Amino acid sequence: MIRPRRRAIQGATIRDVAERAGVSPMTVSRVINFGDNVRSETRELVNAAILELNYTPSPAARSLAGSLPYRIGLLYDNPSTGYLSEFLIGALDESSRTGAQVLVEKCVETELAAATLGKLLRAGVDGLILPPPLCESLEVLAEIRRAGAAAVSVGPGHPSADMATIRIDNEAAARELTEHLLGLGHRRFGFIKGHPNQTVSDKRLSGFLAALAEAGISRESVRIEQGYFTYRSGLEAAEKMLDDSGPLPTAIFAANDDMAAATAALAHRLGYEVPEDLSIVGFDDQPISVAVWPALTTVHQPVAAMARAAVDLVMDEIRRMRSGVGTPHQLMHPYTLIVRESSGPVPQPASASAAK
Amino acid sequence: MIRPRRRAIQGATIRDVAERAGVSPMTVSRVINFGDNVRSETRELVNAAILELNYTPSPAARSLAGSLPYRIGLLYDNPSTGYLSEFLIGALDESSRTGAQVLVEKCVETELAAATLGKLLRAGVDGLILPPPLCESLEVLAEIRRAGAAAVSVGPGHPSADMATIRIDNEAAARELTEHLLGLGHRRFGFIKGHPNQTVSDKRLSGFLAALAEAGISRESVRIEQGYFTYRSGLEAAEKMLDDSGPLPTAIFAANDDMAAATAALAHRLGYEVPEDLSIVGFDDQPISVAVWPALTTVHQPVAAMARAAVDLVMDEIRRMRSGVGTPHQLMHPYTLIVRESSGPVPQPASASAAK
DNA sequence: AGCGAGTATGGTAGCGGTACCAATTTTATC
DNA sequence: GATAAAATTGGTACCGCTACCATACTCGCT
Repeated sequence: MIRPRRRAIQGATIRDVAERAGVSPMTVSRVINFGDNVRSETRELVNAAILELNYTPSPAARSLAGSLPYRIGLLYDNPSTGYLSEFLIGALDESSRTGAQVLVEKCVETELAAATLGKLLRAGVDGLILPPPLCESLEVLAEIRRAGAAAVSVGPGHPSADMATIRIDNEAAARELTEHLLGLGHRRFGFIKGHPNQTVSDKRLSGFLAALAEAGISRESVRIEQGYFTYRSGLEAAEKMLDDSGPLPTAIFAANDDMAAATAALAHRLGYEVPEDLSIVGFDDQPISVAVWPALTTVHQPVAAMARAAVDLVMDEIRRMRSGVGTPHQLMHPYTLIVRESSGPVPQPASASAAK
Repeated sequence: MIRPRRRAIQGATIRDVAERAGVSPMTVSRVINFGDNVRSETRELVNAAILELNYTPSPAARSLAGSLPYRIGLLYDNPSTGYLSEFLIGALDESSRTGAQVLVEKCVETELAAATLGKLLRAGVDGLILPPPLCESLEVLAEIRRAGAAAVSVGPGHPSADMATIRIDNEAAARELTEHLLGLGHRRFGFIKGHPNQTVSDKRLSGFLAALAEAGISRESVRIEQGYFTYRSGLEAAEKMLDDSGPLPTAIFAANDDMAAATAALAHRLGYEVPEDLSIVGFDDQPISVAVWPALTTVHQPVAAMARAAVDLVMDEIRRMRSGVGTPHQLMHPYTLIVRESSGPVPQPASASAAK
């Protein structure tokens, strides 16, 4: 006796498509997953059927039937506010498309790395995604290597020989942002460095210095302060930079938006107008950059797209590590310069330059 | 001919557990999903086996085999920075536990509500989760009702007759926070209201006023300004409140942390010390409340727990709507008062009160 | 004791895909 | 043009779990 299908509501299945195209389900499956060994006429027939029936493969069935890995651990520590949510959205979006299951776990950097990792591995994760700052935590990386897990590092400063990475060209971005300030006439700069443990800090600084060198500005005339990517650290660095009696910079480049926002807050408190008296630029295009006033000129990173790519890449990595051939991919994503209100022309030389 | 299992690496299956416990897979399945009609001895036998084998049911297989709803749409618009990431983490965590699939989709509030919703429904979502501010968008709610979809509203100001809600007692929380300020000796207050479209704004104000009324402080002596939950709007409201020539408040209650942070920034700019000259409190315990200096006294919402609950609740709702019996649940979560550095004792009456 | 009703379990057939191998067709080679 | 090799395609058996029905057993009741 034939029972009716349990779930009539559900969309078309692979068998519906196969019937419509006059082929077997297997052929449809082949077309969906990298259509190898399928004649192009057949492929088009199948594609047409897919389109007509508005067919979407079921992620559940896919991961169940296939031996393809489907559990991915996403470790996070404490990326700047807002970064994580965009990252999660991108990762989720892609994982629901491909049928991978993402397990999100907080990992406080130092001691607990091993424990957290162990927990995930026991839960059956096949690969890991590491957004900053974990992508550069030596403890975490060592632990992953020890466990022999596949991993993708998102947002490090430079490529890695034994791990897949996804990043932007921080150096070029910093250079471009600096050139924007130079184009506005600025010649006296301040720079607030990022956390010394994160290699992007160096990249942003070196891109900044490279642009200055090209413009013939010596490093000595630049005031550089150490920051740690937090609002608080930005405040302290800005205090040192602005309370000084020496000639004040006309533009400050903070290595991220949080510190740029703090700098702007302090500048206001000291009675400077931004950008009339002082231009301030940040980096990352975090939500805070439009929350504060004036909105920050900054560099946008396609965080969601990078997270999406990370999901795909970690799958590749798992396959790669199992087969044991090939080298980890190093992906570079494009950045965008975002000019908002916090940067403007250099102040007219009524006081400083006139005195010269 | 017997072929070996394809995936030997994978953990224990339901059959392994069944064998270990000496029962059939079906019985194990019943134990996992609300063990109805299972003798308690058997149940314990099965539970022991589950523990020993460290068994976790496969979400993929579950959603594939069962007709239980497994696709949940999570619509978001633009909740305050940081809220979303905590919300997503909670929702994800729970969904990976229960095997539900969460589709996250951005929904710009007004016109596109219908389109976004249609897209999700076509993708086969069975229920929706609505974090603020969408939980109170009339367009979105109307559209959901029209489509007859199950939905859970997280973070509205009050319960709803025809929709499940998860919230905290905003009024009681605001009252408690105000009592904290009263306890520090404050008697002259400012209040920055939240967005008029969100009912939590009213609740927070009325809780505040209730506490003042109890303390015998008349509403007339309170300076109230309109805000819209954004940093920018907080700045403008604070400007009106602090630029005035009248007697300044000694404590300002902003209806969320963003506006409290803006108020603190402006206070600094005007030369006031926080909390020595002016106490400022916020609401929500967003990341910004510890990013700024001084860290904000505020009310913590268990956002992740609420999101977790939302995933479970939306499943219940789907079942409820299909069966057509019962009324939507109204869940209340506990809040926590977080006292940090932005609130302190009322300034000593050297100037203001001495003159009186 | 006999019988229907209720409770506790087991058996079977899928859910929607993919792995694996067999069957078929095409192409290359002598 | 015959035969081997390669490229396409189809068939079958599952992946891990649950819906549905069948069975066995426990009671309470006339």
